[in-house]
Amino acid sequence: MGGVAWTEEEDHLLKKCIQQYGEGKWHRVPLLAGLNRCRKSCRLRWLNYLRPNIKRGNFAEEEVEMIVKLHKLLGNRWSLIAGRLPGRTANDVKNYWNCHLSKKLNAMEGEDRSQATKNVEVIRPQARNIGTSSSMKRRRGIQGESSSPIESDLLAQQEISGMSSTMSFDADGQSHHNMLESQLENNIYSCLEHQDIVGELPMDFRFEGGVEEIINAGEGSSGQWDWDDLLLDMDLYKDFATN
DNA sequence: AACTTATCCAACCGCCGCTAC
DNA sequence: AGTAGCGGCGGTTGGATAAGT
Repeated sequence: MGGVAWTEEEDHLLKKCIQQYGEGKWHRVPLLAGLNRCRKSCRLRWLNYLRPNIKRGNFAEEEVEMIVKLHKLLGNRWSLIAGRLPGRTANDVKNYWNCHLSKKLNAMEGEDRSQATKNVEVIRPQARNIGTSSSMKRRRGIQGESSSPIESDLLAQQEISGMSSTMSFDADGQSHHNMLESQLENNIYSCLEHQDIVGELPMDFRFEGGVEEIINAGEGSSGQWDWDDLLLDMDLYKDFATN
């Protein structure tokens, strides 16, 4: 393996420790469990292997389709992709992509490219280009370097990120709810119009948890909601609705 | 059967943002 | 403001195994 393989005994100790003390506080886990492993190894072993309800074995056809769609939307953000696939870990998804899908898709893209001389490709804006200031920063140097966005797309990113980074929620009570909700919807739709997404969106679209959840989430310390999730939900909804 | 090459995937590494001090 | 420590993430490594010659 890439490092020293875990023994059954180590697995048992780690499981026992997590059951007793719960997840989190990984820096204490090696000591509490009596393991000669670093905090990161413990966390990874738990998340990728020992955690309950982890699905093992081959990926189903629907899962593969989902991965391809999500990867189009999110790029190499494996934890977000895995979050939409119950029982699958980010590492599983990443490995599957690297071993199976990337080659397959590259081959397909190669075929497409040979026909592309006649067809003008319409580049649909990607949800991953929009985010809160924090999530934009988090992705710095990850997605941006691996892809080669066209110039106009970059300009659109700058516009949108400016808008979304100023969009924060400071709801301090029910009295603000309606105002915030309509303001939120306006902001969402005006942002999405920039990305040419909303025009195709069915009127009955609802993302997970509804607008209420976004406003509640905004009451936390950061006061900002993750745009990626919203846009991903919208894109997925639209994608599945049209297929 | 013996050897080489390709593939898979668990584990590690380095970086990042956040938080507390 | 600076810094140390933390959790979390994506990229990479390398040993095990399968497939090919």
